[in-house]
Amino acid sequence: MLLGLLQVPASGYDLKKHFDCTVRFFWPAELSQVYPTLQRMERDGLLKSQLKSSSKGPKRRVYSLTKEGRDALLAWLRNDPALGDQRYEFIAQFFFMDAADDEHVTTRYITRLRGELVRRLETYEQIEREWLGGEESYPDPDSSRGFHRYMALRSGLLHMAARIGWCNDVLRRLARRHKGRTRPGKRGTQKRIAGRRKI
Amino acid sequence: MLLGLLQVPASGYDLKKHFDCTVRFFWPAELSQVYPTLQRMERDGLLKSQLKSSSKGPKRRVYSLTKEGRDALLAWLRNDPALGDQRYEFIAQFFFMDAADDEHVTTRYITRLRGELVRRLETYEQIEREWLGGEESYPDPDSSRGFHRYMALRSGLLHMAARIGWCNDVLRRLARRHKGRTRPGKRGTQKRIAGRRKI
DNA sequence: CTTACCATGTAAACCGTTACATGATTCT
DNA sequence: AGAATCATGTAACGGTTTACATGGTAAG
Repeated sequence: MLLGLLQVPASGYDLKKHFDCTVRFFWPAELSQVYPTLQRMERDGLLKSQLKSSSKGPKRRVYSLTKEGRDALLAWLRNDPALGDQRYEFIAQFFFMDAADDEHVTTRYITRLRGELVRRLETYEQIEREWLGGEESYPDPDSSRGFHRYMALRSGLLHMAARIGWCNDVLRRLARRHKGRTRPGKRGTQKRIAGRRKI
Repeated sequence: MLLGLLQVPASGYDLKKHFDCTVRFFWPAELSQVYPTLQRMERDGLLKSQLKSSSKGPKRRVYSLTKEGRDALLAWLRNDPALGDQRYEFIAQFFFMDAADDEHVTTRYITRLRGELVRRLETYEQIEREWLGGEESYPDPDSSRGFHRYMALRSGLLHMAARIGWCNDVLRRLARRHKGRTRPGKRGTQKRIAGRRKI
């Protein structure tokens, strides 16, 4: 991430700010990780730094890419997509939730989850509105840079929308299950074949 | 994860196998992590263990939940959904890909990404077919246990479908951009207002 | 006899978080 | 005078991966 952001020279502090308005949506990082990583990358020859006195506050150590750093970035970009091993704790909680033995726990869980996902979706939609509204500070979606960044935003939007759709599906099925048990109609009295009902 | 799986007593080796056919889709783990974690949890009073000689191979250390372990599991399930800080390296690669300055890199990247996502989607669809086909070894989706597990699978399915949809959108837009540049028609000659085109 | 599977671990390295530490400048 | 922001870091802890280490049993 740092190599990617350092196409313009910047200090650790700068980089953290850039992180927080762009990259953090798919890769958060703390200052306490940024500084040592910059030091290590300089040691490894991917970066070089210069001390510059700033207009306000103490001196800034401004990093920029070396040839090796730029090569490392390009190599990473040409790698296979790094899908890796994602960990979704919220799915795990849901997966084991039958142990709580209470449908209300599940309903409350999914409702809260959906609330948080909707909040995130709205954040993304707000950014998209500003972007397409032509705000300065966002790169033109017609440029190569703007296209890649804008589509990254779109990926977040579609991801949230899909997760919210799943929440709605879960809630729908929970309601149907509930109805089936409390007011048994045709559905509730269906025969099961070998203890298992086909959907 | 281990607490969730240990609703039935099991050894580390067993747990790893259960991981690999269920939990790993949203939380992978290695044996070298399972064993020390079980030891730590026993030290912390969440688990108790018994040495049992097995029919084949060496003795097995079989773990089961203590009261505290079960309470810890239930507390986790009643927590807020743990959305946490996801890291999506493949989005990061895409985000910075303008640095490669070559649209073919992007096209190839998204094509490969979509291939891998489709492979995963097909895995999930295969599992769903077996499940709904009434295979033994899958819990009844009408039971509480089966419902939670089946919907966890559905979340993976919808997730993959959404990601694939995004890939298709990216490819569509790349093709349109390409056409706009190589055979400029009405689209390609559109005037830009202040260097920025509204979509 | 060799391969695969059963079964349990340890060690080293890296990644990431939280908390701690320091000190200057600018704004209210 | 106090709060926010600029600016740079260290330390301790826990999670995760890769590689290493060991040895028994069963099937081809």
